[in-house]
Amino acid sequence: MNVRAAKDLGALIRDRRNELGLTQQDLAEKTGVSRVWVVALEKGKPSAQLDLVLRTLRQLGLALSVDSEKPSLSTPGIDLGEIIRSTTKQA
Amino acid sequence: MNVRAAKDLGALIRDRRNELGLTQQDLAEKTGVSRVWVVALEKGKPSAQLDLVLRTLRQLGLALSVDSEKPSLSTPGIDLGEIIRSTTKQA
DNA sequence: TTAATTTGTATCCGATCGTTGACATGCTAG
DNA sequence: CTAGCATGTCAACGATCGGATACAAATTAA
Repeated sequence: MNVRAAKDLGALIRDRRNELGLTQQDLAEKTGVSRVWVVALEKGKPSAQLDLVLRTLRQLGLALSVDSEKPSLSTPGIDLGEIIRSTTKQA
Repeated sequence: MNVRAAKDLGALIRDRRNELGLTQQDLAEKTGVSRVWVVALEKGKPSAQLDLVLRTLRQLGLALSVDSEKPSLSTPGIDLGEIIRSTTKQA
């Protein structure tokens, strides 16, 4: 999922944490931060520090990536799902 | 590209800035941060604040995304480039 | 209902952020 | 060579972070 602002990341982290059945306390301990900080992060703290965010994501099995903002539009009308489906019968 | 640590992001940003022919000063002004901060970021500052990083990436035409760390391996042996090439003759 | 757990806030405080300004280095024209 | 520009580093300084602690509100279990 694309992250435009800190709020996006917060929502993402909260959802993922719930998927894994972790409490904020659990996540805080695994990550090595305070529970209060996790609360703030999930609320969309814009001033959260990069390394703490990265450590948090790692504990959630999430990875961060950076891509060009214009994905070259990949030529309209191509359905990757369909193509892969029609070329993966042998597997 | 995948970002595992702050250093990765720093290198990425530096490369992108050079691609665009921007000086650190240019980038700093466009982003609204100090040049010293840009220097530190490119050096891999782990304590850089999230919103400043996001603003910087935006100025470079880069986007941040979060994905599951195990991308399901996408079935080995599929060459997307070849497939797209062979199904895009009509364009 | 009560009790236990989880989550949200508030306050204080040491540590650290990012800015400003200055100075040094390296590099490339002129 | 000198100028000019880009970059790296340092030392303040005010602003803010994240931690610790405490307590309230919300949620869940019994």
